Amino acid sequence: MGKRKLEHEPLNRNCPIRDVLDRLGDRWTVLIMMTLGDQTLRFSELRRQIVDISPRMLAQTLRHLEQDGLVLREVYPTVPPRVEYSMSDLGHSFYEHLQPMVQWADKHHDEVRQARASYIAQEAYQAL
Amino acid sequence: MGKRKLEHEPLNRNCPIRDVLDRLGDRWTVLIMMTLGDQTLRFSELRRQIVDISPRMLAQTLRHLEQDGLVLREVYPTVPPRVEYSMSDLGHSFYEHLQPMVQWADKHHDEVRQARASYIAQEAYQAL
DNA sequence: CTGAATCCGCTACGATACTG
DNA sequence: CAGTATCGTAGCGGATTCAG
Repeated sequence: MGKRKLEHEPLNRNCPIRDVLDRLGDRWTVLIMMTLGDQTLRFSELRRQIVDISPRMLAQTLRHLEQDGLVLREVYPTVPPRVEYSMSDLGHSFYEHLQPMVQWADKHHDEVRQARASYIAQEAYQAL
Repeated sequence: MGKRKLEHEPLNRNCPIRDVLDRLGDRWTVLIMMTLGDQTLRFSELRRQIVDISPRMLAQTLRHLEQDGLVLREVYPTVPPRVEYSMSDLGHSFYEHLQPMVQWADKHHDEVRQARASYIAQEAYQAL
């Protein structure tokens, strides 16, 4: 994936910040973090709360979060199996910084939507 | 893009928060916002600072940011043409909330990297 | 119940060439 | 200078099926 032409550029694709933040890029990470909060939830509970996620993506995203040390995965070897997910300390600290962004999005999404709408309108006008 | 099967679920894909936050998902939005800061930069200046971005992606991402009302685009009809980009008030307000996240990423990326490494190690161990 | 495995479409992204 | 137009690709993500 790299080209590693650059060595000490501040904020390019090889940059560690990208490395962490790219996880936010995928469709489900933020959603799962927000759903989890400070609860402990089982796989199926998460599935129920995030209605339109497929088991594949839920498992995959949880796996990534676990790899990054943001989420803890506790397996109870019972029958039927029982797996509980919760956020680690690192996850919580990340969550703290995530929440303001989500709140911002919630607060300003009307403005964003309006901006998009008026942009489209303006485009249509200029097409005449 | 949707299937709009659900109407009033709280945090699903039709949710306004997703609507805004999805922009963070793409490869360049955060990078451009951080590069722009409170400066006013021309297209080529942005290109120079974000070394490994193609003109296509720069234009496209700037277009999206403009559509969302986060970035202002000022065109000076001179020869040669001159276009300046800067952040809007909305953009600045977003930026304020973005920065803590980036700082978090910067501060903790070592822990994340370590978590990933030890995860892989553990995996390899269990494969025996 | 908790996933893993498979198949596959879509589109985000990259490289390049070209235009006003 | 500031972008578009075009083409090609990788991999994300969805649906479905199967397994421990």
